[in-house]
Amino acid sequence: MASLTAGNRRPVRLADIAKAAGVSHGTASNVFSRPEIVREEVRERVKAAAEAMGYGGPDPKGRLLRAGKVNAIGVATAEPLSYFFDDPFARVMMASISQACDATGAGISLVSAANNEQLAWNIQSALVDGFIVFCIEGGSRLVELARERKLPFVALDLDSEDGAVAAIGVDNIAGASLAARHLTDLGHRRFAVLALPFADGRTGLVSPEQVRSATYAGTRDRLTGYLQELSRVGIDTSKVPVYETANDAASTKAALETIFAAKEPPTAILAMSDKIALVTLEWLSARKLNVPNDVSIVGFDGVPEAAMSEPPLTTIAQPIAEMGRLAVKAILESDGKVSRQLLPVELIVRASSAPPRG
Amino acid sequence: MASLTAGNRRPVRLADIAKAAGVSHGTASNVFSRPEIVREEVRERVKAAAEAMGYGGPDPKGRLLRAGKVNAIGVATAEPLSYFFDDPFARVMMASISQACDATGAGISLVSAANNEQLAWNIQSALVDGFIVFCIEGGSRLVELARERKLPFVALDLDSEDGAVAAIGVDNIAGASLAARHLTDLGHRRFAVLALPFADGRTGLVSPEQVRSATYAGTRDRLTGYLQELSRVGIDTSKVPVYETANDAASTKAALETIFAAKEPPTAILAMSDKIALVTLEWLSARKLNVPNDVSIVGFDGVPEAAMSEPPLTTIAQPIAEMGRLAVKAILESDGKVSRQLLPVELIVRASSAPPRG
DNA sequence: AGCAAAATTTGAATCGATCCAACGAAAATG
DNA sequence: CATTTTCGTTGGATCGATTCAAATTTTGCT
Repeated sequence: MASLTAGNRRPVRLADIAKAAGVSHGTASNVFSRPEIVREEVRERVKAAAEAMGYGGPDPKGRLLRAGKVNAIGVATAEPLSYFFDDPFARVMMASISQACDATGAGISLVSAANNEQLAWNIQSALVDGFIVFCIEGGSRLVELARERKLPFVALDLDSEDGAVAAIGVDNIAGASLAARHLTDLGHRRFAVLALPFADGRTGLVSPEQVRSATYAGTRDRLTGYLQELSRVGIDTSKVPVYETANDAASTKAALETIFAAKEPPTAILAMSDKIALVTLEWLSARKLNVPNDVSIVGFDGVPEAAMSEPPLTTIAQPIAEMGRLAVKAILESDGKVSRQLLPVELIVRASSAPPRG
Repeated sequence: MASLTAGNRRPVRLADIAKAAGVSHGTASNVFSRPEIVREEVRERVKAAAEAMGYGGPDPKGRLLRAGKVNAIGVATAEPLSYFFDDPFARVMMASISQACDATGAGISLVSAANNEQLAWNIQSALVDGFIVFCIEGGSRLVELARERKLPFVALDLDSEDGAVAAIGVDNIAGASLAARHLTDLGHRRFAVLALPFADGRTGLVSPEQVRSATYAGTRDRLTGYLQELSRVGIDTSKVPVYETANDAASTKAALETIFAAKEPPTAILAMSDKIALVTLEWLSARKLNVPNDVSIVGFDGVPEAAMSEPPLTTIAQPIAEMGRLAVKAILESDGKVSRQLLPVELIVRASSAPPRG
């Protein structure tokens, strides 16, 4: 391992090769950053010195301080890092964010952490020009941390009503209404709701009080949209089971066990995410319940997987690609203003919904 | 927009609040990095000043230079950034990389670029402690750039035989043999190979010369493995069509059109990636050709999607999770040594392979 | 050769923090 | 009361580069 040219471990600095080549560090710097302004003979000499000493090029750490811009945007979530690659919604969103970044040459830093303490540190020390915050669980804390950095940032799919944070989201109430309306129009009257979390670390049937004190406004809004439509057609919404899941397979299955243990199980299920809906599809199929004949389901999100399930899922599609693009734009062209954008959603009717039996 | 406290745009620095609070910058720094060593009264005063001046906490750009470590690893590819979220293989690999990073608290920076020039710049200026390089197309150039940074780096699934670069890969020859052996054991004798790229930007039937001069050793090795086994059972391998694809739907379909236009189409297809194999499954199904009765297929990679296709895909599974873990470990615990690890693969028999008709 | 203009090179200042040796003050000890 | 400890604070040095005004060398022209 011992190199012949360098005695110790200390990495080679620009100043070292400047000295070796007998030029000032200013010139040495120019050789790398604006080679055209230095005389060829000198340029070659410096490059040769760099080569000989094993110099890896100007260290971006040094450059960064002077330049000020990192040229990367941070994408933050309170979930584990693998969320970005595992979750279908996140994946589509990230794909569109990364396309927008590619187009402008910006890089992406993934910021996340298992525990809260680490998260704070990670956000505080992330080398980025701005943050896009995925507001899932722990969203409010995340938003607060990001805001403390005083960098441009935008919350995606925001669960906070705080008008002071920039956010890009969809009209949850309208979307949920649309989903419910689709099912009531088909004639359904017995419903169950598979909800996203209302608050952290809890699952199970939720009471109206719990809904009222929900941490996550997005979840509450979707529920509001659902129930609004259901009561419009005369359904007693206090009788509609609302089961809070953690947006994962385990809690969704637990929810389904409970819901289908009832004497009069629902003929229609409103799922607040496609992920929940897809797990439900699987569970029902294992139970030999036919979708859409025995049970209809409408999801929420519009992830690609929803189009390829068996049967294909009726869902409320968010303009995910558009949201990603807008988020990147908001960071890169940040003018210090906070703006909140509410995008429209779209009902996509596929084969998971049909009129109820009989 | 105009703030009452700050006249101009210039961001607040630690030195500013130190002055405002009437302490030295050293003390001000301590308030944030080691608050326990500064007297409470002073600490509060400094914090108050920070709050009042809208200070966002110590700028990591400054800290970084002193600290030296970024605490993030870069993952680089020559594909567009969205590759990380779109490609099934990359996704699984990234999920395992991110789990390993999470465990150690390291962040992830995604490095990539549309064009070659930008790529060089992005790699040179990436703020990372090391690189994991995805060697797909343009792998060798990428490896060279990464190596120039003189940072720890490891190539994944390396397509280079250069013993001087650290790499983690699988035994391509053995894996390919395994795939071919499975099909010959079932009795197949008419084969076609759907290959990954041998060189950049080319698709189509390949000649033996083109194989010999392949840029990508990984592709060549897989082919070697296939043909080795085929000739073992007496097949004239010069007659086996080898079609080079770009590992995408378009070129794969073009390949299939060509291959199935032959008088005696193959009864078995060896696909060098699950992605290719899955596209093939779709194409065959659209052509009303039954898998595995009309045609058998064996993929390569072992992505999750392969287990859920119709029919489920027989494939050669790489230990993707293990590879990701090892790669992260190699970066974080880099000792300057270059090591090359060849991991074993495993044949997973599912429903896409069966004995040929008749 | 003589002089102005153009091309290069220099070296100090800067980016925003952290670290640490040295110092002063207050508290503890003999 | 003198002396040691302990505690908190200070300010200079440092991390590794870029930038720019000023100094210097070259080149161009007569």
